[in-house]
Amino acid sequence: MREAGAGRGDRVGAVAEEASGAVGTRQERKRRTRQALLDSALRLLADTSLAGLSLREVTREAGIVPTAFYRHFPSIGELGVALVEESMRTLRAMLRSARRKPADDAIRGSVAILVQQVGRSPSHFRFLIRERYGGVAEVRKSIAGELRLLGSELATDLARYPGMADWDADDLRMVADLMVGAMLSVVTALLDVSGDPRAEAEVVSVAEQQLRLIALGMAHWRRP
Amino acid sequence: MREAGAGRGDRVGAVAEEASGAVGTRQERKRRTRQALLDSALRLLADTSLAGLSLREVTREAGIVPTAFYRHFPSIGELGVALVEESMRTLRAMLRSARRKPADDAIRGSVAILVQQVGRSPSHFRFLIRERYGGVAEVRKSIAGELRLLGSELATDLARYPGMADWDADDLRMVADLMVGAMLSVVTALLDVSGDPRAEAEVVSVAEQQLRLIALGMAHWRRP
DNA sequence: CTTTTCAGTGTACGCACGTTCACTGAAATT
DNA sequence: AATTTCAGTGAACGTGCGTACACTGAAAAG
Repeated sequence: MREAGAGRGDRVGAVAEEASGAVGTRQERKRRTRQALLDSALRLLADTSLAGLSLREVTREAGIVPTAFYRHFPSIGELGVALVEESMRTLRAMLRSARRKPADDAIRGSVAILVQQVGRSPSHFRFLIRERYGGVAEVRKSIAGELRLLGSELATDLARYPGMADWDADDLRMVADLMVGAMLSVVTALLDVSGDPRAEAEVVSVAEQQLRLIALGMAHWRRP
Repeated sequence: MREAGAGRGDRVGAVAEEASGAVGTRQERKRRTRQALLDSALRLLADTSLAGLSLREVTREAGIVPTAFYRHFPSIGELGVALVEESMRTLRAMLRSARRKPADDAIRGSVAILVQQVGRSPSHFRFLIRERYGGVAEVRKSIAGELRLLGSELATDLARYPGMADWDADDLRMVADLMVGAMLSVVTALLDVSGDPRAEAEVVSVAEQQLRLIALGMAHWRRP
């Protein structure tokens, strides 16, 4: 949703040069500038990593003066942590979406939702994948923590499936982690083929097969 | 192997302050300085990413003057590509090692080899994982290409397994990619728990279960 | 209406960076 | 023995960086 606004112009200063900069209460305007900083950073992060991103670049892109940055974040690293939270909201929305679906074919449905969400906010996914093992320790830590939580959520979701009532917590967690890993692989592949529908269809097909193979393993787990 | 030399001292300039700097033919000394640059970079990359690494830092760590860097690499990015090649040699050595083993329990054996190799040269693995989606485009490209090759190698290896003679190329490739992805997940987990034997044992146990689940899926693939 | 708050401004600073260039001196070539 | 090659040196440059500081002016609080 955010993403759409950010991707539109690409050259636009996000605050100073727009009419919206002059309206609203003080805290509303501050919130908007903060968001402009986040959007600008995300846009620039398509080309480099957080470690290679300068405070001045970000403020330039956002259309404010460098020193004003400190009114919103104490450092680029902290802005990174805020971006993790924002991106994770996108990821959670995805999980919620998958949960809502009744899903006659759960695998096909899940992959479709994944494709849809990655298409909707590619920058968020790219950011998470790039910075997960990136050069900024606090951001790595933040992402690791959030992904651990995501794994737990997925594990409880799995527990509700009909055939899995008798699975113990450790096995659920093990499978959930395998699926999160596979999911991140797919996201990566999707970002790589972005814009090529034929290649995307191939990625989707392979992803579905891989998940189906995992599901097959689950069906025979501890009952030979 | 390389790794051991680099990890030994940690504070040492690798060329200027060592006796070895004064012996050997000209091309031999050049080779040694080049290696010192690679080692120094790898050491510094434990803390940051390639994008956040400066030419001057690397030369300082290696014990040479900044301008001498250009005698060996045109840019930090090119040094990064060289590091990819070096790190990939480690990865390939691992695959070869796994191939040599007769393996009564192939899964347990493979995971053990993985643990061993990651323990032997953690920096190489950390580098590959960090820069795979890092901020330097040429390095990303280089790693992607090498990993694709690795997937092909693994696919041909799989084809030689007894039960898989009738698998077609696409399915082999699909499984191989799934396994490479799982492998990289395990490496990541191993690097995170580095130094804690109890946590490492847990990672190994989960990894073995995950691979076993995949194997179970393979056993029932297209024969219900 | 007066005072306070505070997001954003503009200048100025010291510093580390990448890169240039002319150089040195020992190894390699002749 | 004379000449050429070339890895490594050292000074110098312009640039972009993070951050400090005093400021402005409109919104919020009194």
